[in-house]
Amino acid sequence: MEESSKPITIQDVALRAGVSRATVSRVLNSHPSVAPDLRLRVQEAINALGYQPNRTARRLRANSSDVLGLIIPDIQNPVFVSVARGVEDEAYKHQMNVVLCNTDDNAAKQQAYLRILQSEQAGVIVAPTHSYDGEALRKVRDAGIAIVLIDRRLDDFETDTVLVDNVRGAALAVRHLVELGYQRIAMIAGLQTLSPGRERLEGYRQALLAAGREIDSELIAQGDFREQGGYEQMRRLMSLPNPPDAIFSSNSLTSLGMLRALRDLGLRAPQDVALVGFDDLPYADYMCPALTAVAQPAYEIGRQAVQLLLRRLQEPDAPATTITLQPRLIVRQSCGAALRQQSK
Amino acid sequence: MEESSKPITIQDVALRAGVSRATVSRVLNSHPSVAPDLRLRVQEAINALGYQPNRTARRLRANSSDVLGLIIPDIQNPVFVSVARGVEDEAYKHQMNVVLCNTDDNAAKQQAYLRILQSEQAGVIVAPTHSYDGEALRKVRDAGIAIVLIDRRLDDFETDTVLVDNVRGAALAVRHLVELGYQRIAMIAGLQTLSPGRERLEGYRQALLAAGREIDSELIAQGDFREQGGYEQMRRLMSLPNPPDAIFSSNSLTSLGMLRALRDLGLRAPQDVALVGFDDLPYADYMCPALTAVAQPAYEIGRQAVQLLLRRLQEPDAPATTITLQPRLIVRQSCGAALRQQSK
DNA sequence: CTGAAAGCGCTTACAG
DNA sequence: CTGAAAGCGCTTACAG
Repeated sequence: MEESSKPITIQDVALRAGVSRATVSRVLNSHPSVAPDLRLRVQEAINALGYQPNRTARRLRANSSDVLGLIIPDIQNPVFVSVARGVEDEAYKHQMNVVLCNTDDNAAKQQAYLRILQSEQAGVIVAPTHSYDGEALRKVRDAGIAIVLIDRRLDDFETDTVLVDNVRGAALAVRHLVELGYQRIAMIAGLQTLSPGRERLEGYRQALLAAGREIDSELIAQGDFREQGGYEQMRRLMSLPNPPDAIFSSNSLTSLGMLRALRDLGLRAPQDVALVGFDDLPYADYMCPALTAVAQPAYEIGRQAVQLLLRRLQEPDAPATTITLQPRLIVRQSCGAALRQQSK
Repeated sequence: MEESSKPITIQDVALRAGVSRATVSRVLNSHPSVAPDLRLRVQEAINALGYQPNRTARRLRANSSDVLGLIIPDIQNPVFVSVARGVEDEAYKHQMNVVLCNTDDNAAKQQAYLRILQSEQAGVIVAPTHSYDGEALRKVRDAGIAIVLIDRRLDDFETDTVLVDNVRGAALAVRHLVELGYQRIAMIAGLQTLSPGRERLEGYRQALLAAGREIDSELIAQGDFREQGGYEQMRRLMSLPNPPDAIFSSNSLTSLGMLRALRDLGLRAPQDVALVGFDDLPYADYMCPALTAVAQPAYEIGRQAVQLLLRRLQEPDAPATTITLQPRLIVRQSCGAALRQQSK
């Protein structure tokens, strides 16, 4: 029975239903002004033939982008996994397709993806690689592409943005450590070229100052948001003449490095040093030590970003909106809350 | 200086370079027969205007799909994260875009995504939701869409496939437990509607029989590849009059449920019961207990799947190829290898 | 080596 | 309410 490998087109449907292609198109797009009987005939023809409108043609003609690009550093980073899931679920609801792009925080790769997405006419959700990516993104937007920023601020580019309150999140963590009575609270900071790196450090400072503590620059280690950086800085901190009694790490990869160093040094948390991380790890409950962490609402970031993008596609000239979501502290063992509680 | 919001088209380039659109197109596609001087003029015009060819138009006309759909159960499952990364990296090399789709193992959702991808003319890489999804997929292929299966076999649909040797992987794990001297080795099996579920169970059987053991059906618990199933079956197994001294779990989610049950029961691994899981967890080294696991080469599965897809697009009528990759056992603490070693 | 022209599969003013 | 026709931005035989 089968023979043709040619896909079925709107023309085939029109022929079978005995109407024009225009009418089929109107039925497809549920245009109100189609006579009920014609509508029925067309529907039947569509079903009988198993017709699927060609999206490429539709996009070209209607100039409507139902494609959405998600540019993130790395899908292997748990935060971005959740963001991606949120984006995908929300996009699916609105019948949009998500194109996934990993930059590895490499500006050239980001540029390449932006080019592709631009020529795809796709809306773009991006966690930019550097604070000074604004210029590249502006060019893309000037070409008529809607852009939503997530996770990171840009120096000189204003657009719809979904952020997390990093200052508050970091302060939450550090205040918790202060309240537990730790005296020498260190931080392994993240890249200062990215706003989360700067803001989390700022939160650390604010929380200490608010508690009447002084900032000891010796206790601020400069990490790089990667595991190796976390590992090295943890070792450095613990080999100080007067090492910290608590450490706040700036993201999940840094936390992993920190945990590896902990093990290599033969130390235990919270007994030898208390640990709190920014970013929750998916299996934190099963880790030793179970890591106390500041959790971002990552799935929600993804959802909100899609919603902003959709609004922007509707109203290209609306003023730029920034949504700031609140992180929360999840207390587990590594901070020593349980231990301290007992000894009171 | 800026004013137009109209995107730049091939026509604009042709005008500026003083050639026809055909010539611009030829330069774009590095067609050999273009005079060097024209080629240069066109290149200059392209650069000067910052022209990006419209991919939608190109796709429509050339009928070439540079879009690739990846249909997986859940991007939050670590195995599929790695698969996705492999797919994305390999696709990027070949300048293809990856559209990501999560089905949550829901056949209706899979169907919806297949429809979209079909109307997108995209090649598809899919981990199907059920063994009997063959019919739905056949229809898609008959519409001219290239399909590569990953992770799971289909009952009645032959196509390019990338699999892992589940039988061997499971046998590897169970043989390891046998060699460590465990006597009552249980398994929390996975969904028997999916080939990995059946094959991993088969590997368990084979390894036991090869060791001269009998199969005790009491020790085969029926899980569902989800955390809750792992949790419940673990509790059930441990409450047997004569509980197992070792348990093999059928995937990463099952392992997590198992670990949660372990904790709730106040037991320790490997002291109270030894554990080995199929699927490696990303932070297994930091977990308590550190889980011994059979690791799939997930990133490689993704890469190979893309390569099969590309070959298929080149030669639509080539015979179907199945690639089987080997998993490997990563020994950590939960199996008790270190403990047993010492006591010898 | 190059251009004029047709056409990929749709949508949408424009008439009627 | 419906159809004929133009056109979205490209590519590719077909002539020359």
